[in-house]
Amino acid sequence: MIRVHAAVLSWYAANARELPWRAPDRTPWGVLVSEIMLQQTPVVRVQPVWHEWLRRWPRPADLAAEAPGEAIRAWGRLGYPRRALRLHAAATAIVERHDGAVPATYDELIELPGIGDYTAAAVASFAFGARHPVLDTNVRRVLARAVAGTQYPPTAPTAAERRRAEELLPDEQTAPTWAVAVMELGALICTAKTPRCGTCPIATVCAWRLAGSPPDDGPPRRGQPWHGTDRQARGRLLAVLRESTDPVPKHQLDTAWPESIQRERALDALVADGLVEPLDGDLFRLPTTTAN
DNA sequence: GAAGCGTGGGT
DNA sequence: TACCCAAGCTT
Repeated sequence: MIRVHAAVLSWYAANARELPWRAPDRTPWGVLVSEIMLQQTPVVRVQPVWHEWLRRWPRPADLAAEAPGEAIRAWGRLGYPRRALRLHAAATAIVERHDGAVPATYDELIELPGIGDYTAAAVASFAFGARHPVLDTNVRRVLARAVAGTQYPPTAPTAAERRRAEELLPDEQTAPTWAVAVMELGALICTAKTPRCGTCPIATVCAWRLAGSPPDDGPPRRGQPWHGTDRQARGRLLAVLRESTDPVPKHQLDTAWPESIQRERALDALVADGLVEPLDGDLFRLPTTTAN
């Protein structure tokens, strides 16, 4: 296992992408913002939005002082806009509970809105140097192949995966770099569809590779439908509201989605989620105050 | 534990 | 063209 660590670490040293949230001048807040934005969203799309957010809101208190709707607007088209709302809520919680400083421990981080196991581990590790297993989709895929010998990891993280990640964790000095290096390997080499095994630093010890790269024998992964779904309708409605600084009359929202039943349901859900604020006179806008 | 939640680029 | 899928979280 020592050789595997050395191989991955030296590969990372030579091949790591230069990303702003990895730069020496990064802040814990910048790391936290990047991790939320990167949930289910590719790096190339996150970069420009991250820069704008950090320029505009360099500290948690700066974001907390804004209306939540501004976070949603600045989120742009990253997708899953609830993340913006929760990031705003997290900033508020950081001000209230932690005096405006991003907390350093996993246990404190995971108590913040929108932060689950992965993000808490990632921030603790990358921003504060903690020794903690970081199990994202990249790491899970790399370990599934290299160690378990399967093409894909299970649908949801299992105890066996955690144990594997735990066992591979190097000393505290190296753990954060190891975590980001395995992630990077999964993102650049050990990709989901067509892995670049020809340039993989651990191809010679990869259990899946050594077994002849057998295809996945698990249940087929179900893709999510999109066209005609409530999600698409919500996206259309929110796009109209993001583009307007003034409250939007309902008849204007009506043009965003043709099916009235579904449109009403989607709009109601957006209001219930706190992503949209209804006003008197059939007007709607992004929220100026925290809902609930 | 499964379902719901956005978006757009790659194949 | 239709999928697939990209640093998940919440209910």
